[in-house]
Amino acid sequence: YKLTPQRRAVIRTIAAGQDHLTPIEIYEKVHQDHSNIGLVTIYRTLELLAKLKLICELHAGNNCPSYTIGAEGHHHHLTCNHCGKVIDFTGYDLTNLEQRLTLETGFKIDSHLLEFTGLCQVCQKEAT
Amino acid sequence: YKLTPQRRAVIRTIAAGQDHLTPIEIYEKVHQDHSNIGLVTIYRTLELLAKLKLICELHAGNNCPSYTIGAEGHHHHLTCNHCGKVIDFTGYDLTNLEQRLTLETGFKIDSHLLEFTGLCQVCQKEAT
DNA sequence: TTATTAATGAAAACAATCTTCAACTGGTTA
DNA sequence: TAACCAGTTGAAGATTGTTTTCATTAATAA
Repeated sequence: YKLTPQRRAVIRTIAAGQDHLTPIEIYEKVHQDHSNIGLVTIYRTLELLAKLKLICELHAGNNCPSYTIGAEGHHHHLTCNHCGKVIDFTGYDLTNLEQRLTLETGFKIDSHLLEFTGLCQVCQKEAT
Repeated sequence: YKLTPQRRAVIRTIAAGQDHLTPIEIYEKVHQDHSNIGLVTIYRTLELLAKLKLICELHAGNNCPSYTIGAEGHHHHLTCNHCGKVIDFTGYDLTNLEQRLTLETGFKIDSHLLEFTGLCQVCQKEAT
């Protein structure tokens, strides 16, 4: 794969903030600097980057799907409902549960989705 | 809230199978018996039923969002990528993790999403 | 009966995503 | 150098998914 200016811009935009962005939001941000980028390129690039695990797809909360920069290794996410801040966390292992489910159901499990949502400290204070 | 024929039909349709259905799929099924139901009613009903926890929204896998009938109490889901079958499971408690995250991040956590996907037994056999 | 409210369906508006295709890019080869 | 080629892009339009608007209907209460 080539690291084209467009792809670089998409990665930079997603990596720039600590939050998660919808495809449209990404398009709008990238468009500020690359005024001739097409929305199609955004979708294609997101698909590619997600496949390469450079970015992560988020499903919980309102803006589904949205994307955040991918941390190294396997991890899960905690996002703020209000400002959209995303925190990665690791050290939580689901293989025991996965084994239990495999035994109980006979499923061949190939992936899972674990996300938390809530209010971050800053937004909690603002709410008062 | 009133239990109108339309709402009853939507619930029945979702409850009838063991799988999960997208709004469009639900519309098509309900439409067979209630040929004059509007797609709008489907969306409104799904929103209402989800709020009342009578149905559950699924996010993992391809068809996002899709809906399945809501089991009693708090539970999570395991779905088959191939036939769409959904299995509810309980007895997995995330409050420890939730407390850890609250301490570490200061978030006030209000919900989570935990889903597994894979291949059910039947679809595994078919694949061979 | 009348007044009131909730729910519905149709159409249109809106938004998100995908397909198609011609043009362009950078690198390779003759 | 020129011709070539796979990968990438942007524009337009098609398709799909979701929401809004509004007039009509059904149910309920006074």
